Amino acid sequence: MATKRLRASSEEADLTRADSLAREIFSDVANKWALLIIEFLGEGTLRFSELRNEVEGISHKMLTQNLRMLERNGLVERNVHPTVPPRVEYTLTESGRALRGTIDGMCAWTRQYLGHIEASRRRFDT
Amino acid sequence: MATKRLRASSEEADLTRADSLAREIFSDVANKWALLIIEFLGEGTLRFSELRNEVEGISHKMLTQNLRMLERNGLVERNVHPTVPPRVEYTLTESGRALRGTIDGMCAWTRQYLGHIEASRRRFDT
DNA sequence: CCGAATCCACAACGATACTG
DNA sequence: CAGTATCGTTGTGGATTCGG
Repeated sequence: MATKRLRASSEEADLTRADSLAREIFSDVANKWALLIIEFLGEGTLRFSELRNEVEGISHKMLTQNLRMLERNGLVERNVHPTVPPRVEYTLTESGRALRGTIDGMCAWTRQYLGHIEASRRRFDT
Repeated sequence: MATKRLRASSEEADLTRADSLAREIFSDVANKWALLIIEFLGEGTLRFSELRNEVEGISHKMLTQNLRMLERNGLVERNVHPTVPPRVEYTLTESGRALRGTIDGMCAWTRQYLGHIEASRRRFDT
């Protein structure tokens, strides 16, 4: 099954190790800010301050934190231009672009079911 | 573009309303536990206690909270069997199954880049 | 068995200030 | 401009309990 290595139980030692790593990665990546950053980064290259403006509502701190995490996991590449004032640019790596494909799917899903969801909420909130 | 309604700026009033709703939905759904619940729910039907066992590490409270949220947004259907002891079953709705497709993509991505990520982490942590 | 409510520890987060 | 550090607050989330 597609989700085998995200499931809880497994007999083989190697698989349980892969499982726990997969869960760890999933926990890192599957959060609002990380997904939004990847989405807005898109195909292009953005400076820190540009990202800050694009991803509305994110704080300086959250942006740096998530960028470090994404860099550590090899999803974004960080390029420092040794100018003054400094200029730091971020771009998606190959794996980052690959993940972005699935995030696009989530965005498309959101748009597609916007009406359904709004209606369902109204029904529920009574 | 695919993510138009998740981006920050928009001139049209209707679109900004749709935007903020989309962002709200995205914030609801794009979290670790919600995605894992949807993934494990899969095509089948699971009881509360079964879900609790499947989704390793989730607390009673987080499970109920996320299930309520998903029910409110119309992604899962909640069926209460009036027996004693009570039996409550959860299944994905059509929109839930649709979203699950994209989550499968994320899981596949995790498996595919497991090695890349592990290596990148080691490089970074020095 | 399921769910709601309470309490509270601790992490997340924002604001601020300071460096290169 | 970009990043780190600190601090104070908020709020998430676990443990527990009670009720249906």
